Amino acid sequence: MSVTIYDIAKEAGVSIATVSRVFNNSNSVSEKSRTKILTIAKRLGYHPQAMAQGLARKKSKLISVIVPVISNHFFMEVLEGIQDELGDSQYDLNIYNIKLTDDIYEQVDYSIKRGMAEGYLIISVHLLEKQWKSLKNFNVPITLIDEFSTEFDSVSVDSIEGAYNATNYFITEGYQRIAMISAQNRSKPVKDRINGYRRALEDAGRFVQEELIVSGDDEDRDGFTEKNGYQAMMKLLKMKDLPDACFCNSDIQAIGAVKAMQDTGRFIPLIGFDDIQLSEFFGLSTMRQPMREMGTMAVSKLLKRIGNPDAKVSHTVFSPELMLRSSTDEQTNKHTHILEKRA
Amino acid sequence: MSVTIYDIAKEAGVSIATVSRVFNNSNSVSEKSRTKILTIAKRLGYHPQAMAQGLARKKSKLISVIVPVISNHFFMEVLEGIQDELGDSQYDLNIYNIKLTDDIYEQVDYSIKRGMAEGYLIISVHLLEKQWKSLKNFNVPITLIDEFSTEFDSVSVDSIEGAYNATNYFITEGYQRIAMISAQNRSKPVKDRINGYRRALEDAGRFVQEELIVSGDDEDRDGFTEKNGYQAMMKLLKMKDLPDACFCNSDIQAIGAVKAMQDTGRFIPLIGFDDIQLSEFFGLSTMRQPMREMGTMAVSKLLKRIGNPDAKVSHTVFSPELMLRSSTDEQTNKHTHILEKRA
DNA sequence: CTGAAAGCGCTTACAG
DNA sequence: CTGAAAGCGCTTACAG
Repeated sequence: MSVTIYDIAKEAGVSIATVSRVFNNSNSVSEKSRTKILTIAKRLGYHPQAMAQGLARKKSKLISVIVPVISNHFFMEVLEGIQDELGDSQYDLNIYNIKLTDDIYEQVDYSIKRGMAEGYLIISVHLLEKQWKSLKNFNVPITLIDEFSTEFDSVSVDSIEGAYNATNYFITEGYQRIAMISAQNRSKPVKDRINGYRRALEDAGRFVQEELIVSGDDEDRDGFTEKNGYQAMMKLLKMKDLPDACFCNSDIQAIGAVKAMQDTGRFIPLIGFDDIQLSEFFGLSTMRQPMREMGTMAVSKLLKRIGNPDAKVSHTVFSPELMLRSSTDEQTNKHTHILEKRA
Repeated sequence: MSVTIYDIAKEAGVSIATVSRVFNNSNSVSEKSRTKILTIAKRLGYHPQAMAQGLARKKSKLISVIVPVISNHFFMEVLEGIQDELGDSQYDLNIYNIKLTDDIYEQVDYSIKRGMAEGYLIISVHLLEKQWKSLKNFNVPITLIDEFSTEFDSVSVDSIEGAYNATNYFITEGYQRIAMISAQNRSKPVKDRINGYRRALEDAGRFVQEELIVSGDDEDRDGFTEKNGYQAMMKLLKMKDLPDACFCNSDIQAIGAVKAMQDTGRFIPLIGFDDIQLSEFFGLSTMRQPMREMGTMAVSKLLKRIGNPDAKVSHTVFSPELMLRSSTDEQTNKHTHILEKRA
């Protein structure tokens, strides 16, 4: 069927070893043989077969990404960083999409077994520490993104700190009834962000008013949807005692929340979380996660680990940065549309 | 290092052939051997190595996706469909991200050579027909998404028709100065959409006013950005003779265009193209591309082709569907915010 | 600089 | 139901 190293060798009158050497850039090949082989290879349209190479070398030159939700901004931007960093390397990229509904551990386990990758990037998958420990038995390089375990290299953002700082910003600015739009509680980042929100209030000597922590009813994607944010903000805006500021669990929800404010004509200052590409464009204040950088850094950690499996485990925790834009602008909120720039 | 079929065979006191048969669900294995092997395999944590299987079977059980821009809504939603459809099959998914800046053909060619996939899904890559023809020589199943060639199965949307119908809607509604926000001309969908816009006007016996076809200056992603749409709409809104309606090349640009209208306080009815998830939420009227379905259908075509390489080439061209929402709502546009629902 | 040969871990007729 | 053996297409010491 397809041409192999044997065909080239026969045509060139050399052994397959020599042909192989040419394609492995081994320098111990005479210029004469090299050009002859290359010419024939080109004519016959030869290219090495990755699977055979992989088997012989015991290396697949493959990196696998395991992720629960493909169609979301966080993943997209992280993926962009991953691709960027992988660009120059010889590694190909595999994607496994696991379902949040089924048994997550089983799926991760399966993906790793199934995969022939030299390393795995696991994004936004939250397992128990003992589950991570047992994954350790596969003895394969793994880097965690948006998750932490003592067992593996990781790149994440401090959600608690981010939520704390967002809330604290409002406190410092003198806001009194600071609400929070949360999401599905089972999600770890959601838990952390609620946590940070609470602590900020407590540290300021305030009571946490549970009724000010609301989520929409949409449970899709753990509640990280525009719809959920819309619903949540609607609940807040219906309160007799209106909140005067709001920290929102994610930008995508914040976009929904903004729409709710538009639809009702009542605006309160809002800070989101993520800094997806749309946020800057829309003037949404937010706690920035450096998603692209998280992707590139995760790849570089993984590549290092592949090169040196016994290196010390390394964790990078980014501090989310408060990006102040028009959605926290008093003037804007009082007098005009939240999405407009200040005149 | 890792456990192989030999380890299992030795432990179980059988040949490797029998072990292999167990994992291939061959029924010609005694229940006794089967359970024994399975037990040992489980204890040793054995799992077949995909590369070795691939080499022996001459099948990789891999599908590759080749795409220029990962971080965009169209790709995300198509990818979701692809994953969905691939979910039940035994195929894994590989992603190759090619750069729009370099020589595209070379990159596609390289990706296919490099890849060990059994089939390729090529998304939004636009080549000359003769280039597609030469790719045919690889003799590997390929399905095109958002592109057409007589050589390969394809799934696309009729951009010309979509643009025609959007423009025609405005004509029918009595609008006089219908503008179009385009993008980089080198992009095939952009060309097609301009084409459709033109034809609709011509068929209605109108002159095409070239100055009403504008693009923003942002050239990133061929101009498919919020920023580009914003800039383009700004140009339109600065005209002494304001357009009274606008067809926009893509939803992501339309979102930018809407913001431009908000910032200036001048609103004109707008129809986008794509129907990304944000559009419904924002009430943006648009020509809908069924992106998810395009993904699932492309996979099913590819799988069919893998099963039957000589089947007749099949093309599916979806007609974009006009989704009327508030951005084309006269009332909305005249009196209130374009992004708000009609009361 | 080059070749013969073993090996990577599996599958699959073939023969029994 | 099972095993011996050839083969998938390459890499890589080893010896020269």
